[in-house]
Amino acid sequence: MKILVADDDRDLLELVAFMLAQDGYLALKAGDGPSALSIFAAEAPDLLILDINMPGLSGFQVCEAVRRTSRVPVMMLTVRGEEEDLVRALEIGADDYLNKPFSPRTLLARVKALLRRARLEAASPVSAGRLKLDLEEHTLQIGAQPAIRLTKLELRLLQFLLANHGHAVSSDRLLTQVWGHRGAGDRELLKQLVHRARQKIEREPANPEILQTVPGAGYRLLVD
Amino acid sequence: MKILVADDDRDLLELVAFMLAQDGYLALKAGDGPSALSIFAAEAPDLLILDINMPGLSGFQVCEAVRRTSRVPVMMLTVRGEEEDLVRALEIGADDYLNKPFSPRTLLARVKALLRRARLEAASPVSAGRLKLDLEEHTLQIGAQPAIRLTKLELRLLQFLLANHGHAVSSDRLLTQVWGHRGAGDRELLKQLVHRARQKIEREPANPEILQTVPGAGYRLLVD
DNA sequence: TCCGTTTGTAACCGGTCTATAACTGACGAG
DNA sequence: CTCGTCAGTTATAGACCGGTTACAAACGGA
Repeated sequence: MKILVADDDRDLLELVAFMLAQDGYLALKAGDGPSALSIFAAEAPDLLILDINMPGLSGFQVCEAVRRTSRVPVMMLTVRGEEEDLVRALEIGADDYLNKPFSPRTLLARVKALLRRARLEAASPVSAGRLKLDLEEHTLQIGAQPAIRLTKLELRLLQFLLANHGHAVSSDRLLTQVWGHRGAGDRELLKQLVHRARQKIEREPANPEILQTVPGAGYRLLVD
Repeated sequence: MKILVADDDRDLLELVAFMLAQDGYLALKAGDGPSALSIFAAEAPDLLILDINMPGLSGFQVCEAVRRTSRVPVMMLTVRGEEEDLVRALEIGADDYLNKPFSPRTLLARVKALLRRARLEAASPVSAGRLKLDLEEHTLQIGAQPAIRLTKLELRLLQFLLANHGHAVSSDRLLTQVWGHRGAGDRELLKQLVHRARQKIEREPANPEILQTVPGAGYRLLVD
């Protein structure tokens, strides 16, 4: 489980990361809002712990930005006594908050509870048009045909394309979404992945009806 | 939706009940622990809001008593600053907590979230389809066959899979559920456990009908 | 304590999945 | 026309996954 912690207080950041690591989580550290966002995009962590008071981008702003693309659970760190902060945090889509200072046990208990809750709410099939993606089963169903088993990467690719179905998605975005940033030369990987996906899902892989290429722009998923 | 509120602070009790009623809920009021329990038994409310500090039976004790028979969502009201209370509340099975004093908006937001969550979390039965798990006897019965004795770990594995029967459950979830967080390399353990469980419960362990693997996704229990 | 059971660890195997490279044809710019 | 780029295809090696076997360590009740 990857957890991203963002706090401008270096000491607290290290402390929280250490506690999480102790409990078996992989902690990613960000010292400010912008790096939190870039790490989020690159690593796709399972949970975010955001300090509200950060220079530049506040925790609120980071949370809002994240919420535009993701339902990942977010815990906000607030200074004791700021009731309005709490309410605002919950309203912009944070899932929990914690008053500073807090005990390690408390933090870990809340993290665990959040992850548990998130799991329950996630993982139901996503569908658009005649395509139905089952994230739990790793399958894709097209119309009434039997479900097709997908690998981890194929699933991630189609999940993202499905979320943007009808619109072309650039190779770069797909790369960061599926692999989470790597060397820029990894176009090859995407080419491969698309090819294999087409072999599985297209009636006629040579001229695809679903996973189409938009020359120069990237790929697009057509759902009907 | 029936919501039971228990608090010995008469004013707060009335206030909370009023806020809930305003939002369309049917609020049941209890002034102490014992009456909370009796109302709970009589009315079977959909959610409990329990103050921790009550004379006689504390909110903790009420929660524990309720948890012996029910998985109804419980929200605890704590006094700000009692971090240890929060942890204990979560540990004995409370689902959420709220620091006093709290704003009406906060309370209602949390209540709504809890009810939503509870709806998703279908009650986990000990039996489903032709499978019947006896948690006291540590046995599994399949159809009319004689009961099979299970070890502690096998029981935990099957209990969790049974609660999610028909759905694939990821290896990570199973690991944390059965062993409760450890090093990430413990795939081996799960592999072993599944193998042993299959030896016991499957007619033909090599191609399992009940405890199936969903490649890349985890395992799934089929009950019919 | 001892013995049988349960649990953890390691090694091996076959199959699938992923990364990487090389080759092909299409297309547009110069 | 030729070159370079882009996308598709083919091929292959290595990583990873899940099943299996074997054995050691830990546990638990007589």
